[in-house]
Parts: sequence; structure tokens; C-alpha cells
Amino acid sequence: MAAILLIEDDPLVRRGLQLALSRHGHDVRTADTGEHGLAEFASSTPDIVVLDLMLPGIDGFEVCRRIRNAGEVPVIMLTARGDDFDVVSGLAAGADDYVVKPAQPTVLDARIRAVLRRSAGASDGVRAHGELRIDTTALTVSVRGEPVPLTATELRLLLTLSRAPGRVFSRTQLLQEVWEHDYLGDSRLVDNCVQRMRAKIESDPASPVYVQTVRGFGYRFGPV
Amino acid sequence: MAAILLIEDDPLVRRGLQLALSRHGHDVRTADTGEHGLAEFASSTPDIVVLDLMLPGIDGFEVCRRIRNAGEVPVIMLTARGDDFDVVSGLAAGADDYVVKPAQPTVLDARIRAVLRRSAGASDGVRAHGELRIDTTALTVSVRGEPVPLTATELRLLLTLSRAPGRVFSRTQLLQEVWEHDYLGDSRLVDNCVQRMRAKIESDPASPVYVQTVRGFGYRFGPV
DNA sequence: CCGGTCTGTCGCAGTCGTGTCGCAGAAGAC
DNA sequence: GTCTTCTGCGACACGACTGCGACAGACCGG
Repeated sequence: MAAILLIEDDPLVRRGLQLALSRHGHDVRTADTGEHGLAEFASSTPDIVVLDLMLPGIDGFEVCRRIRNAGEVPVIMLTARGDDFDVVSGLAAGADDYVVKPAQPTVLDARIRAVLRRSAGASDGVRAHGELRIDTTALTVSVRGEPVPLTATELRLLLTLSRAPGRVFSRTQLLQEVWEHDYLGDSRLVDNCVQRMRAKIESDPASPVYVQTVRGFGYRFGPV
Repeated sequence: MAAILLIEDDPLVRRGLQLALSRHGHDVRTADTGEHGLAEFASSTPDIVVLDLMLPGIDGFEVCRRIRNAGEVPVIMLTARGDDFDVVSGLAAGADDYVVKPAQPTVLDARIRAVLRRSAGASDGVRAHGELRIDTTALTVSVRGEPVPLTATELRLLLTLSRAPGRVFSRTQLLQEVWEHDYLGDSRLVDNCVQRMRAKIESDPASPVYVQTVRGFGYRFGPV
């Protein structure tokens, strides 16, 4: 499973690709303009960005440039039928690959996996932290080689936290990202889920290594 | 966590965004006019300013211009629905980004993080002063590489002080910014917290380097 | 329709942090 | 030099926060 950000203004194409890529096992978020795309990019820290060139407002090149400036996240461009200019400019702007529209979902999925594999396998594949291995493709977690059966919610929580190791997430942020509903008043839901997950992945839940409590703020993944 | 100054005249919008951004983990102060905004800007030295264009008195453009003249603090503008004139003029006046009203809190939060990341990571990252390192994302503090376990209040205090090195904060200001409740009469609370923090981060608490006492006024971070 | 698993809520208990108090010492004022 | 004011600092008790077990409803597969 990879966290994909799809930036595409045409609602039909957007919904279609989102559905298709979701079926291929990805976690897909979408945006309809360059501005919204950059905003979503900043907040959701995806593994890869699929980017349409023709966008209202900031165009695809500019979006691509800004994303590449922000870090190592790879970009795949969607271009109108094989326009040479588009391709050259796209790659110049920092795109890792391009797919000609109309994009076949299976082709796009293959490209995505290829690009992710090429980019040091940071995301599509295995995240290893100490003795904890998180396979984001097979959606499996193992500690010291022993597979650990996590539930869906626990897994989403772990994936969210481990996507930004070291960063502190507040309970409210986690509720929004993992549970996806705005909460009225805070609850102990997050604590509970963390505790259940710890019981499975931590060798000593009393002094956790992977998911740490930051008293008064929230939780954080990984050693510092 | 970022210190945000929100300048917006509509009380409803102001309160709503303040609440929402607070939930996203930010420290939000507000102002209802351009004048008050500039005053608050001078006194609270925020990391970023979110600025409504339509303001009574000094308008948003002018406020933006003055803020940009004052330093490196980035500005995000709130504009009425996509008026081209607003956007162009806003960016010309020095805004780093703009969000169309009505602003979705999550979108605004994402923009804020994006702008902060773009602006050399001054806020969403690491502040280094001498041998003291403050990671505002992981919420960790270390001295000479040694991690220092600060409590939530101590950390908020240090974050507040270090946001404006050299500036003297009165006890009342600190109570408002760190403790967030208006105090009846002054107390020794701040002194106490400072003392506890010094014991952890100063190699010689008797002659502090990072948090200095300004007798009769308050405290100051860093060597002048 | 039934059984099992997962999820969200509740309550309790332990722990850690926080705020208050009092005293002593230092810095200025006169 | 003396007196006042302000700050450093240790002690302590209350309270907030979190861990954790128990339970009931939801959801899913058979």
C-alpha cells in the first residue's frame, strides 16, 4: 500500500482513478487544483504524487517544482496524448515518470510501483525501524521476524504515525487522519488503540520503544 | 506547533478559525483590525500571519506590506472568493500564499505547514542556539547532543521564549501565552517553571545562559 | 440467524506534573 | 550600611493525564 496524492481537475477522471488505485491497494487522497494539491501534500505527506499537467490556477509544472523542492517525494505526471513539449518540460521540472492520458489504471499502478521501487524503496515496500518491520504493500507487521496480527484501525494508526517518524501527532490530528471524523470533545479512543497496538508490537509495553507518549501533546513514532 | 497571528474582523470567522487551528496544534492569537493586528504582531512575534483582506481601518494589503517590511515572517491571505484582483495584488504585496474564503480549517492548516516548510523551516523544524537544540516538530530538546526531558509546560515556555531571542517577556505575557489563562494578580508560577527548566537545560543554573532574568521586568531567551 | 471479532465507552488506579507556600539570599534604593 | 523588594529554590499536596482492564454494541462472515 502506498499513500498517493492524485491532483486532477476533471472530477470524472479523478474519481475514476481514485477508485481504481484504491482497488489496487493504495491509499488515495485527491485534490482538484494545484493550490489544494500543495496543501494536501503538506498535510498528508504522501509517498508519491500523481499530477495532471493542465490545472486551473498554478499549473502542473509549478506544482511539480514545488513538490520536488520540498523533499524526496516522487512525482508521476499525467500528460495529454504524447506531446513532446509536455514530456520534456515535465521531466525538466523534476517528474520521475509520465503517463499519457487517458491513463489505464493498471498501467498507472505499474508505473507507480516501479517509481516507488526505484526511489530506494522508501515507501512502497518495507519500513524498518529497529526490530519492527512494516510492509506497506502486504500490509503486514512483524517484530523480530514474528508476524504480528494487527487490526485495521491499529494498522492505519501505525501507518500514519510511521509515515513521519519523530513527529508528534496530537490526538485530534490522529482522530482526523486515522478515524476520519471530526470529534466533538476529546475521547480516550486514541489512547485505547495505542495501548492495544503496543500490547502487540512492543516487547515491553510499559516502556514502549516504537510508539511513545508525549505527555500533554500526543504520540510519536520511533526513537526521537 | 506554530505561533499564528490571525487578523480577521468577523468575530464568528475569527473564533471558528482560532478554535480549529488550535485543535491542529497551533498557538493562535487574534486581532480584529489592522491596527490591532500590527500591534499584536510587534508584541507576540508569530511564526506566520493569516490575514483577512477586508479589514476596517488599515486594509489587508497595507498590513501585509508592513509585516513584510518588518522581517521574514510569512503571510497567508484570506480572500473573498477567487477575485483575480485580490490574488494578484495580494501576492504583489508580499503574501506567500492565499486561501479563498470560506476557508476550510484543514486546508488552511495544510497551507500554513506548507508555507512554514518552504520558508527555510524556520519554525517547523529545529532551532539551534549555542549547544541547545529545539526540535519544534518532534518536540524534543537536547543540550550538547544529550536529550533533555522537558515537561509540557516547560516546553511551551521554552518554545515561546525562543521564538523571539533577545526579547524580554513579562510574567503576565508568559502567563497569557504559555498558560493561556488571564491571571488574577501575579504569582510565582513563572519563576518556578523557569527555575525547573533551568535545572534541566543550563549547565550552571546559578548563571544561566539560555534563559536570563531581567530583574523587574521578566525573562529573556538567549545571549542578548 | 448465529457466533466471533473488532471497536468504542466507561471506570478505576497509579503516576507524573503543576501550582502554592515559605524561606533565604541577592540586588537595588535611599 | 540598612532596608525593601525581587528572585531562587526546596517541599508538598492536589489534580490532570495516561495506562489498562472490562463490557456492550457494531460489524462481518458463515
